[in-house]
Amino acid sequence: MRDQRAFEKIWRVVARVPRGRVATYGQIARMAGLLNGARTVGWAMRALSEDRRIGGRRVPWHRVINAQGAISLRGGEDGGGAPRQAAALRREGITVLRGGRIDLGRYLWRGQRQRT
DNA sequence: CGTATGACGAGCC
DNA sequence: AGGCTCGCCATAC
Repeated sequence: MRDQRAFEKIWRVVARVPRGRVATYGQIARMAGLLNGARTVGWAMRALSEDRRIGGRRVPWHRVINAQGAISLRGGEDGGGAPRQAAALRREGITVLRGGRIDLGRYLWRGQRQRT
């Protein structure tokens, strides 16, 4: 796969986030090889929402939140977006506080690249 | 090819 | 703590 689009790399990283755990945009970007591509990750997630799947593989986009430990989706219009992400996370056993905030210290995914 | 945009992030006030 | 601005990266037009 030459000239692989950045999105695909990002999706691949997101797909590695285990259930019941979350990752930040910046973290995903770094793992995908982008130093400061947090915004690009968001872009990839947005592009993904149209299909929600890549090559038949389901991408857990709902496990991606911002560095503040909160759901970043803008005010979901028509019930889409944030409420849906919060519901998906809770379904995995993650406690989503009011305002879509999540305790990173408790649910943040520790990628293999990150050492303790 | 230049400009605008965006599910971000860190810094400042 | 809350809000505003600038920076970064990859697409869309």
